[in-house]
Amino acid sequence: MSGLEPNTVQSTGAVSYGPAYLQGLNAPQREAVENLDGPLLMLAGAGTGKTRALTARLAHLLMTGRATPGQILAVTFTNKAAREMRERVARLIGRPTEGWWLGTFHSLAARILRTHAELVGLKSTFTILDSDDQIRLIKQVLAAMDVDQKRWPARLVHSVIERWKDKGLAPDALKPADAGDVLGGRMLEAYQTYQNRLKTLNCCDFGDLLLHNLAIFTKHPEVLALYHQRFSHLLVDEYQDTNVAQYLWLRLLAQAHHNLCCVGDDDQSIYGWRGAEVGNILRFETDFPGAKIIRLEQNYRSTGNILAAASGLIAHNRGRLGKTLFTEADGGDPIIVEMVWDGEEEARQIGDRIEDLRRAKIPHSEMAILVRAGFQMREIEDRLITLGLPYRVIGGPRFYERAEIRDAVAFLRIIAQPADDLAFERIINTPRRGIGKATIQSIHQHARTTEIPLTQAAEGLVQTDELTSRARNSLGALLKDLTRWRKTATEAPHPDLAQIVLDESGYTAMLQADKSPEAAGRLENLKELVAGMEEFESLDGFLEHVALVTEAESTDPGDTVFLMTLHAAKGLEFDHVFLPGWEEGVFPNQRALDDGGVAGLEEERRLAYVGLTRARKRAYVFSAANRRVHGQWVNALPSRFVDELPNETVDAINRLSDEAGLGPVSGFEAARAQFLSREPAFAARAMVIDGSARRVQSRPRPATPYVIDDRIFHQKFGYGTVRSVDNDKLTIDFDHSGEKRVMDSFVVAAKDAG
DNA sequence: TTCCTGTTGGTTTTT
DNA sequence: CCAACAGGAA
Repeated sequence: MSGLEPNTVQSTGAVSYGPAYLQGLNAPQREAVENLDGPLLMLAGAGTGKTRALTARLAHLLMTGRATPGQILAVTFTNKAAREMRERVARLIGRPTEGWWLGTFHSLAARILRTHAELVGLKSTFTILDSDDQIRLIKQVLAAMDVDQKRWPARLVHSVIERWKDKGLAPDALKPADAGDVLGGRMLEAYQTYQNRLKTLNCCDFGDLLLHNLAIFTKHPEVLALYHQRFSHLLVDEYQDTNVAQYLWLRLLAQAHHNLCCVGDDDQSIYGWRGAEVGNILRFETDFPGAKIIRLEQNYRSTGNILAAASGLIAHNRGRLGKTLFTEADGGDPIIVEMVWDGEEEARQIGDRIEDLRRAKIPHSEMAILVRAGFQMREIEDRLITLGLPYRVIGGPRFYERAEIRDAVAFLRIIAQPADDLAFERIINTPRRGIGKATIQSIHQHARTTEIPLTQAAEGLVQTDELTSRARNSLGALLKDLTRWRKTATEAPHPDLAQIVLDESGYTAMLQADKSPEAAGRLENLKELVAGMEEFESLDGFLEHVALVTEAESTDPGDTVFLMTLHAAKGLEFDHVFLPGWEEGVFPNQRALDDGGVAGLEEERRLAYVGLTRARKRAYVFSAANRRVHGQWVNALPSRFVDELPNETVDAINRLSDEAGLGPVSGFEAARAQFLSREPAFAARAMVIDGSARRVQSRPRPATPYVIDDRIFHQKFGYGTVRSVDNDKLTIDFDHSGEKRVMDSFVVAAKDAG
């Protein structure tokens, strides 16, 4: 796991007097730590010891008695970041901090909202819906509005609502025209209806947590005053990722004392597409008059070359505050830019380099492959598997998003909150109890006309002859179960309750009867869930955790290479970083350019900057000349970001010359010249944003050399006979594993395989 | 209600 | 090309 540990070693201009938490800080870091009053923006470049300064600042606040833990409000974006901050501060001051309000925007807002829920028409027991529930609710809203959901999918409507909420806009702040033609002009109506539904269900979505806070703070100054009194110092991490709602929230909370310290890096703002406003950080000085800006520019992570490359690249962005990173470390090795024929060769080269590094005794966990998008992973994974290299993908499916966990949680939710319709719907026929669409429809109809929750509607219906006797019986049984479980909930500890519910509902039995390979794992997950509940004081506490914390605590899989997206890599660092897919269209991503314009391009560039600055020792950039996109071969051009790396920081290898028999060419100029001579489009490429015309359909690959009845050998499946040929895909009858479709590139003629 | 087939679209993701 | 989903048939 060493690759995931932030750096802790500092040296230059360090203080060597005073309390332990000030030891080793450089001048600007110390300044950031000691300026406790007034608005402060800590502009912390990649690898400049931001976390260190931040935790030291907190320690300083506490140790000097300037604030008690209870007077500090510290906000992060992820639970992981919050946890890490808590641990680090505890370590620094030598004891755990009690009463400290530290958490994500959402968890803190939820905490505040629970105390004042009635002010916005909610009960303090409100449920926080995950995005799955949100979408399902929106589907219902759209259905009720008679919307063609093919034309206007719920996902789209959901994202419009989400963006509005990111901007702090409640329905009453909008005009119908604000959504353009989405939903044929009825978007605001949908938003309105959705909000009403949430309120009736006593539910909140993530955006509501902030939005309701804003409403409470602005409409009830006495409540805001309460928090002004409570908190004397505010601290925000990753400020460049805040959206407007979060910004407004902070501003309201800070307006009494102005002790707001924001930490961030405008060059690492990569979440614009989900509502983050780089503008928040760019405008800090104007937003908070008298603000002090402190730049952390000494980098303790990377070599001089990596820093120079990253700085040269990011200098192409216009909208930035500007920082000049420097290091006292050596220049180090150049960035390798490798031009390869296609994605397959790219994967092969990455694999080979990893093996070389391994031979040089570099731990796998010091190597990371950072891709722009998930689709790039498959090819690389295939190669790593073939080579038997251990790897782990970061950012896969999450624990609480697995179906069985969501089912179990739905049972608990409906027990804790009978009005939770979405939970009820989820479990009404799970496990199968013969309650079909028609039955659910009638319950819905009854609930809607009488404006009561689904469970209550169901209670009513089972006492009539509206339903078929079969449906009536099983629904009745379910309702009885629920009533009984609610009683159990008041008597038994909540982990026991969960076990009882899973067993009595037949859910455990259902999985036990399931012979599919995943079933065992699901039972295992449920066991983990029940065991994990011990840690919570109450069922409600547990449910809050589930709603706001989505990560899975996995056991340490040992020394493996990391494979993840560039987004997932933010905040991490590795000795060796592989950056595949630096091609126009892939990276910068075509869609980001198409619907993001200049801002989109700049965000892509920041992503490239984030990628490069993850590397401590070496970075390896790859650019393939051909890539398969949506099953079609396209002729790819090297990313403009390759050009933007200062020549003197780069060593280019052009493997495309291999086919011409020239051998790999080293040296950037040579490689570039060679590339230019064979690919005129590369030279003609202008610095335009819209690159849509740049993608040309490539000639098809040379036909496969294999014909029917050829004997071949395949890495994974062994020997076999070609049965049919379809372009580059072969159907092979393998001697030991039967008929399979494989790519021709994965097989060799049997005689060659020895 | 499940299973199969045709259609469609395909960046990034936390809470 | 392939995965996810919707809609129809059994």
